[in-house]
Amino acid sequence: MTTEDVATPRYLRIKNYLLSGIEKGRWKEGDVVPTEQALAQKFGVSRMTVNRAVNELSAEKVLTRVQGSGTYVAKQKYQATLIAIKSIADEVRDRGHEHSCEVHLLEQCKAQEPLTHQFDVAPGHLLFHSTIVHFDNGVPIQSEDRWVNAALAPDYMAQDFSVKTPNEYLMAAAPLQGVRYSVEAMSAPSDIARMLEIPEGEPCLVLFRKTLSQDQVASVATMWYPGSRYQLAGEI
Amino acid sequence: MTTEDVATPRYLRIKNYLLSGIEKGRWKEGDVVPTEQALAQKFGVSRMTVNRAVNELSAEKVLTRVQGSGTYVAKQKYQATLIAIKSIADEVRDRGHEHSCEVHLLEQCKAQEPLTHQFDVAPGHLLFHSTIVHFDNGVPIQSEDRWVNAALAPDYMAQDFSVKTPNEYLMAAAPLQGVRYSVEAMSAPSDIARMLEIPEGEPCLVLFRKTLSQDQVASVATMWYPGSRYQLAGEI
DNA sequence: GAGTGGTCTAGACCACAAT
DNA sequence: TTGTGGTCTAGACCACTCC
Repeated sequence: MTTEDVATPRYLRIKNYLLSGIEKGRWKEGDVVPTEQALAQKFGVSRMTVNRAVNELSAEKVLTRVQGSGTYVAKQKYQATLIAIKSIADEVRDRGHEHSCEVHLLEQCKAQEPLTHQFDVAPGHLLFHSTIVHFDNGVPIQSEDRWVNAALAPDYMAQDFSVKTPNEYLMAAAPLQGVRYSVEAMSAPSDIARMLEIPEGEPCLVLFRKTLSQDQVASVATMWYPGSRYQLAGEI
Repeated sequence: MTTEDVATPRYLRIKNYLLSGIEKGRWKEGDVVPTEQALAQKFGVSRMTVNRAVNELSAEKVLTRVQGSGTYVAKQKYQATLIAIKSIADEVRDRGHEHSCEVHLLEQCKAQEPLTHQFDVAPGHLLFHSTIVHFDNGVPIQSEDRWVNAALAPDYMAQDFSVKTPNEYLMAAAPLQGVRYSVEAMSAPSDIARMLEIPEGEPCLVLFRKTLSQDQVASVATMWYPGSRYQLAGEI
């Protein structure tokens, strides 16, 4: 009956239609989106199919439905959750301070043993590698050593990280699917101590983070924070 | 047609049926749950209704569906989120190790300056105070210094913490509403070092946690973990 | 009362897994 | 080949909001 069936299911096409409409600003927070009726007509599907699409978006907190009234674009929520995503530059700026950074290393290389395993790619797969130190009002607060999957972020080497941090670039380049992280406390080895301008052996928070995108590992990063100058916090 | 319509929707009844079955252990991780057909018959509803129930549980990651095969109870996810809630005793036991603990201090006292502010109570409000060290196979992995709001956990002093950790008792006594936490890295002062059996000055993870219940502060805890023996991890 | 979402049905065809 | 889930329909009745 329909023109093409094998492709994406219709309820997904409707979800995508609504999502992209929201993304493009056609409907903004609090706006009413078309009724089930209207969407059913527009897409030539039954109301149940539209209902599924809209209900799922509602479960995902993209839309809010009010019986008898209509369906609205939900308020933004944003990542209260964690350690994991926020950009260090934003954090510094939120505090009203000035962010800057120094690129110590930027190179590309072929994946070898420990990294092929981390990224779950074949040996020889192209990776980018960077080491960057971030400053808050000129005081070093984070040293970031990062490996990036070139397949997902091909322009990584061309970035100006003083404008957009690696994290910010990656968020834009490859939509974030998930994050794994761990935190531990370690003594600063000499190279880290030098970069962070702290005595060797000073306790540091070490955050190890792996980000996933499109079912692949997008990046693997190890971040050192001087214990005396930084603290991770959150709320549930 | 049906006996009662106003009550809970049928798809919800089916969800609850499956959820309670999983909770009671009728179906365990990896088990197959009844097919859509079977559930539709059992509840006397159409397959679409069952489909909705099961799909929603699947979206909530309680079930896993495999086309052509069946519907299974998903692997436990638990606490992907955080640092914040899990019982240290469970963590140790999950690892297959033996948990034990030593109570170094257990007292009650009246709230004074810094604590009245932390708890947002009047001076003189009754608080309990405990210091406990937790062991994994006899190796100290956490020192926990905790203040507890007596109004929310009146039996705190009577607990046997080797059976139920403070955290576990509090979770049971006062339903958790929210958590605030922060993590930092610090050098172990002498008293902490002694309790954790590590050299003074060794880097430690310090987790500060405040739990809320019934719109009040239920407890405030400071936990020290030897950096060499512990790591916080999570996933989103 | 008109319009919205909330729920439900009794079929149907398909893709996929197990056999 | 059989049984499972994945999707879809063209209706239906209800509860609710808003005019």
